[in-house]
Amino acid sequence: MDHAPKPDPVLTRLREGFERIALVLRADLWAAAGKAGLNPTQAQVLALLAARPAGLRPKEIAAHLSVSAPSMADTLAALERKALLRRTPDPADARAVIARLTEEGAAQGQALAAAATQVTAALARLSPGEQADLLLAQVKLIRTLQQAGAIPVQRLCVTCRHFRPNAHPGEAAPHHCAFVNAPIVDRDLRLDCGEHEAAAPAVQAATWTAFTGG
Amino acid sequence: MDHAPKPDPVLTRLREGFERIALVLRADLWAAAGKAGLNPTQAQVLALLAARPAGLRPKEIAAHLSVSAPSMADTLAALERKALLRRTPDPADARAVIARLTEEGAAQGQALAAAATQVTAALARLSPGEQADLLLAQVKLIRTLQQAGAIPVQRLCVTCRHFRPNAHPGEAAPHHCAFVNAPIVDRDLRLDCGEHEAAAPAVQAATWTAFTGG
DNA sequence: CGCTTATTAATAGGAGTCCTATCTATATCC
DNA sequence: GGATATAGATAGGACTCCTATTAATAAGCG
Repeated sequence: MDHAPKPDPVLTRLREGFERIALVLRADLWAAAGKAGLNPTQAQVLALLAARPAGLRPKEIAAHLSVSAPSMADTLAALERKALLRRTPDPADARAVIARLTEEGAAQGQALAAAATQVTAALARLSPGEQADLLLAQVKLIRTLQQAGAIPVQRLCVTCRHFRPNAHPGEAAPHHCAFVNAPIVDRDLRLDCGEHEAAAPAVQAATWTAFTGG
Repeated sequence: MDHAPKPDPVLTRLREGFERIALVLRADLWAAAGKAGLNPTQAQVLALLAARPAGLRPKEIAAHLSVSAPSMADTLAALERKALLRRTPDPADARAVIARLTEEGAAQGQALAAAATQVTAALARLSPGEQADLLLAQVKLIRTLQQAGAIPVQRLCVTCRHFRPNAHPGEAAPHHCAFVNAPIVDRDLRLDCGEHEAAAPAVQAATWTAFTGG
């Protein structure tokens, strides 16, 4: 009847933990969106596009948020009615459009992305060391998910051509970002950096080895 | 215009990481639910109740899943139509009902709760030590969220009267569960134990001190 | 160049979640 | 006994979200 292989119970418990936290994120999202007169999906689009001033194609937005393209078309139309977003033709491809936030939409999106929530309050109770370890675990998970094709390509430090892992071995801030030309600590690692430029695959592999092996 | 205090950027990044992973969980849920002919909310109810043979009240289920009671009534009605769930009057309170899974519903719920997903696959790539640290961080976060009232009371080892933190100091499995009368490791900590019995508040506080201080 | 195939986005139609507001029945407290 | 609170269900409506289809453009190939 059931032929799917069951994973190690520890993995199931860890997924369970993520699910619990995801439910709080969802409640937080409803609260924050409701305060702004939006619904959750609209708020997610605003928060996503607030970090992408150049805009994104509808299909890409749908992929980032794990919904179908028609569903996203619904949401984009709603945001356009509220004058928070504009869809313009893509000059590089006459089939495509580019969705960008208006000034008002960008302001709301930034507020939503940076707002304090129940989850950030709980995270604040962890020690700095625990926070750094948690961020590191997230980077590893997200990179794995990205490699598996479960999520679109993310703008992680560890896949960026400006990132120099363990450039300052033994020091408190061992890594280095060549773009801002400054050393960085684990807790500074970005999950969605605006200045990200993907490194070549071979470079990414080497970066990862230096990062994790250090 | 915006008076809400902004949290430390690290906390925002950590929340961002949880959000990314939550999107994958959502995609996993759609996939698993679709395979079973259900939709995501129905699947979540099945997975929740599969661990609660005694059943739960509709209001409690709604609280666990962060939706309103009327929404849950919709979903419970749908599951009842599919003969996966039964609602019976609560003998202890004539206003209340108890929702329990049928045999078929319990089988599907257990399969959903234990199934391998993209997230469990990614988690499997972490080292055992990283997995244990991550589980520990989740326990701390969930306990904090529970104390803040953001989520209903969870059946965590660290709030159970059978749990003896650091009963075997210095050993590989330092903790002990008096119910099964066996030592346990960090990675064995439960987030939703069927045998959980809440300890008195003062005992919980002492347990937590011994657990984290050890 | 002209034809086929792929890709991007929007639309149509429908199922179902999810909300607020309201209603009934029962419990609890004074 | 009567006021208040609580559990659940219902009504009505907005909106997400899906699959399937259509329109327009791009890209590959003889």
